[in-house]
Amino acid sequence: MLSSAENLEDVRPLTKVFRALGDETRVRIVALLVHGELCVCHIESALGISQPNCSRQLGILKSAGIVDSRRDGTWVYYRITDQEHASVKDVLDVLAKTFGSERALRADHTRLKKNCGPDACK
Amino acid sequence: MLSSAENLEDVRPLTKVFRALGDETRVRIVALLVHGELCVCHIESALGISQPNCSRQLGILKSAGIVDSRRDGTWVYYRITDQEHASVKDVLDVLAKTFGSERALRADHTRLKKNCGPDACK
DNA sequence: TTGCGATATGCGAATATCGTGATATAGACA
DNA sequence: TGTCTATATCACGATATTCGCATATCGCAA
Repeated sequence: MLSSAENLEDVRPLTKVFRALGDETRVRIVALLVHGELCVCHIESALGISQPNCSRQLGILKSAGIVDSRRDGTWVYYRITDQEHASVKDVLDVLAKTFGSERALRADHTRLKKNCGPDACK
Repeated sequence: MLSSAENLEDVRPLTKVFRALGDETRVRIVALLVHGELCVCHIESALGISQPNCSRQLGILKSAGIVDSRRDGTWVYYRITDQEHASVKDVLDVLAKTFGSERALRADHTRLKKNCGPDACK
């Protein structure tokens, strides 16, 4: 684009996050992760999406720096990353505030609860 | 998508805004508008983009509900819209906070000041 | 080693988005 | 009316996203 490098420095971190969040599925994933880490199979069944699709959306969120993952045996758990960039942190805080109550996205939460008892994935 | 209508209601307003902000040019426009309304020709020259492109990006921001416009004679002035949706308002507040200082995006501001004296467009 | 379950990735088709050049519209003014 | 300026939109090619299916990888256990 035509913007100077100086401008890009200011704008890119936010743009990158906004682009990653510009998708309903990915916002729903983040909304679930606001309540704590989850493994892929749970996200997949809570959202009712295919495994490859779920994995791909998580990959996009991860390469945008929004989530991070840890492996525990066969399972991979995703969580929201602690942000160093102030504005990006503020944006994710908005999501935490918005989706902190389970009244939001109740259908996803219901499926999550139904499919994942305590110590599922163990 | 597979998400229920209930979920869409929660997620769509934010997704729509994120998608519109997932572009460097559009974030730069919003960053300028944080300081007050501007007419198209000023945005165009501050960002160094073509007129059709500028108009198009403004149209996208407008249809996402992020900006609004008023016509004054031949000129059209854009400003950031007051948000009724709480989460969307919070996201735009982050942008206002981030770009409220002109130290950010200095190159754009410099071009804006150079090209637009007081009462330009009059 | 083999086999299995969980997750990731490669590929392809449909769709969406981007920016440019040409053109259309709207308002001011003669 | 006609012309000029500012803005919007159309048409197009180029590029990027999206999602499904198939396949690859990783870790565990036998």
